Amino acid sequence: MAQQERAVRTREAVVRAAAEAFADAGFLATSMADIFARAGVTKGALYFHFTSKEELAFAIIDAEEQAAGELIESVMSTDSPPLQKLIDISFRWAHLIQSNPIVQAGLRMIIEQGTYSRPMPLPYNAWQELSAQLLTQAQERGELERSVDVRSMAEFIVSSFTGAQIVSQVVSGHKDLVQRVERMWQLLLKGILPPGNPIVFFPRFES
Amino acid sequence: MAQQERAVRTREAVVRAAAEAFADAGFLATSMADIFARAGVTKGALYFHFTSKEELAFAIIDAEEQAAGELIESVMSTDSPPLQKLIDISFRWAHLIQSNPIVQAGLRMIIEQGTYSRPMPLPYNAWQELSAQLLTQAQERGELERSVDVRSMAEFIVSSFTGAQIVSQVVSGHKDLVQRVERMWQLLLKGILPPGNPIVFFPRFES
DNA sequence: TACCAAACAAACCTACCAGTAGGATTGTTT
DNA sequence: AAACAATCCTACTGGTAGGTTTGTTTGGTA
Repeated sequence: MAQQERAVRTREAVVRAAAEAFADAGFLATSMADIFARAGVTKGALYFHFTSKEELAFAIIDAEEQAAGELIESVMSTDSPPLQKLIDISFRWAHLIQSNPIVQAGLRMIIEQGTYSRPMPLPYNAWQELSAQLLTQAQERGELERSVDVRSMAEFIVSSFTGAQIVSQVVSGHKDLVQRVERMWQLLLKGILPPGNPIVFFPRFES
Repeated sequence: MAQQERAVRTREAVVRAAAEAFADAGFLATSMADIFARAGVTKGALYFHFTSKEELAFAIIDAEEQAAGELIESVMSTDSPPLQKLIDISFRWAHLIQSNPIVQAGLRMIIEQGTYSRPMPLPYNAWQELSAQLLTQAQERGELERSVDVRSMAEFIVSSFTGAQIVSQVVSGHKDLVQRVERMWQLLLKGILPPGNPIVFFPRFES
């Protein structure tokens, strides 16, 4: 087990370079030469760590999922009310999308179907389940209108967020994503908070 | 000079085949060989009509925009109330997305940045303007709550629809798109219709 | 010192792919 | 039917990409 630290560094440099390239241009428009040049690593070193371009793609997806998992765990371990948790998660996720090329690349690759030999794991169900769970808790605590159908609402939240992310990516490279998420919640909450709304905060993030 | 029928048929077969392929696999993952094989046409015939793969892509985008324009014009020339027009447009557009490979391909290519040498024209602004216009009319007629900010709402509608389209594409190949749009409106309208809501219909389409 | 994971380097292979060239065919016009 | 333009066909070209191979070098570890 010699020399692990250096190996970890190069591995991460490769993943990061690949993520940046994939986020910019997509998987297919990126060549391996682009990647190892950007990483400042030789072809041999790259192929020592990843035996194919696709393996690199899936490694990025893994890293993205792990980042999402950590974010969720971090918010879920607070004692905020459920609706506030959901909102916090969405804002922190938006912020991560803005700042983290691995997350950006992951999101882009997920919607590039017909490109990979194995199917990409789709995150929408997991997000929807999480949302539904938090909405149910909110409803039980009277912090969400009774009439709201939790499953429909969860689906809508996930798809609205996805829409904000896609449109923001295409028109501004994710620059206005947090703003879009903020407006999303303003309009979404109008219809679903009970009379005498509990106060909900929209967190702010500095990069 | 006379343009021959055969040529028109060939051209359309090529555009259709390309659209189907691009919709399935994306622009880069599709080879010209895929396209002319699918179209039942030889390479030479294809290159007689389109001098490059990219030209084919832009021809598809043009066709998509034209389809959208016709749809809009058709709904706008009715005498439905403005909010109903907006809803009708969204449902008919959803239906077209489900059934028309040219529209599917167009939507997919729009989000494939860094892939084409010229930038693709982005439709989001136009959709947003149209929505804002109809929402303003609705508000003037008292068919939309005063407190609603029309521009934010228009932005949100466009991005929610886009989200529904993307998620539906990825998880079901657009099969459940109309359902998603229906649920989108149910939840969206909750917060913005004035007390004593005017009735709004969700149209149905058979394929 | 011997060893071994990790990295470098460069040549090489194979497959594929967008695009071209020039000839053949078809339809229209005179 | 001759002439001509529009359309189509087949074979070929140049280039690139992913991945392999072979051999060498580095530097921490036992």
